[in-house]
Amino acid sequence: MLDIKLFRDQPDMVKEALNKRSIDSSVVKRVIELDLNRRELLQEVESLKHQKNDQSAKIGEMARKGEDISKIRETMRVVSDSISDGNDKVRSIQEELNDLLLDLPNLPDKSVPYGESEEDNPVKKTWGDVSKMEFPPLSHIELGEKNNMIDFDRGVKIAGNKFVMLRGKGAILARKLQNMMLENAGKRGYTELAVPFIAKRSTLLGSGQLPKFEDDLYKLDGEDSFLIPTGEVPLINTRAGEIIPTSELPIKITAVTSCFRREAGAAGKETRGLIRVHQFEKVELVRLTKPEESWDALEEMLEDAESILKKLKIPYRVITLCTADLTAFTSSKTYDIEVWFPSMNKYVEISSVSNCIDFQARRANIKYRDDNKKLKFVHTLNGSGVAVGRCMASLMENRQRADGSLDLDDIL
RNA sequence: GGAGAGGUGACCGAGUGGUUGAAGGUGCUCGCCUGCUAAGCGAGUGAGUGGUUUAUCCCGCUCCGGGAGUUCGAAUCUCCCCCUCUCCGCCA
Repeated sequence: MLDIKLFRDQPDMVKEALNKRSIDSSVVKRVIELDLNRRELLQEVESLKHQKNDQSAKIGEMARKGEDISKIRETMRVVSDSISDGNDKVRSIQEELNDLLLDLPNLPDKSVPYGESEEDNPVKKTWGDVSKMEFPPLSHIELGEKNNMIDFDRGVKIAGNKFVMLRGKGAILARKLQNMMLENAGKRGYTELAVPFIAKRSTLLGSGQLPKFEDDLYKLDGEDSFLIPTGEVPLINTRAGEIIPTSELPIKITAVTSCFRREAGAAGKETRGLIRVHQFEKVELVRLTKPEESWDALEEMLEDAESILKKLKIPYRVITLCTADLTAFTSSKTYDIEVWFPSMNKYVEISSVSNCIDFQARRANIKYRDDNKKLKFVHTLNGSGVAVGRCMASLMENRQRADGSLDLDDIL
């Protein structure tokens, strides 16, 4: 959630920044209008309340002395009524304002490069050798079936389209990869957590998936809870509503979770394979930091995520998402890590590392005390470290031999 | 799922419908005292939001799990919901 003070103090900056994320400036105008409106009304109502408090105290005194209070009571009843009218008005304005604010994405940081489309994402770095193989590479789908590691049909039989079943070495490979990733994160200072895969509405609100993206989530029948679309949801919310002792910062936590996504807008896209599925496993990295440390933390987290790919010797590149492609709702700046897929002759996203600054902390109400003992929102960062299915798919493709077998001895 | 108990400030813990934003204690901060440590003495110490100012100070309003209600007035009374604990049931 954006700070309403930004709208008051720097409306043009907000308009411009949101414009980069294709938000019409009329929304900003409306927010400012509502805020102004609300404050005016608030002052009226509060002065009535002041009157009420004042008089009520007097009535108490009079009653104690045994004086007649019936007349003043009648007067106060009227005041009380107009207070509750005013309250209703303030509340309805507040609600509209809140709904608007909850639907607005974070502002791109100044350092986010301008771009018209995803074509304009600058490449920050590349790593590894992506020279052509001496034979036509098979896709991970073909390799998975050929080596009896991935059973697409049976996954579909059990759960439907875009669900996958792993078998034998496939299942083992996924498990070992998860394990390597968690151990790696542990060595880099992250505390491993085992978290629920179901989250309440308020939890999803805190990390920013709700209210805007409910259609992307699996909702539990008869309950106001959802399957988590990413481990970020439980990890960020571990500290929701808390004042974190400053000595505990920065907090670095990790967990492997299943992630459930309805992929509502992606019907027909990549119907087979491990790239786009309704359920996948991912090791998530999260940090909570002091505001002044979050930008350094972002660079460190990028390295945290990269390190596992280096260990697995998977060629990758890092891109900085430009203003047009910064689609992560909560993010102020995002790096994507993309791994090489020989069969497609291109890089595919495997990790997204973002600094959300105070956007989530404001929603989830996560604070700490700064050097002057003032309460402030922490900054939150999240990154995949990394998606297991996509990692496995890329690994298989990059480790294939001419006969379609795989060179995975160092991992299995 | 059933029965009971309970949810008050960073923490523990009082609280009869009206000077209770909330006693008392712990912790914390500052000062004094003591040859160090410990102890002692004194003062201070919640958050959100609005006005004014903007390093502050000051003045309002709101907040005692969440929501609705009764009342001139609710931490205190009524209803609904959530959560925690204990016992029973069920279960990997």
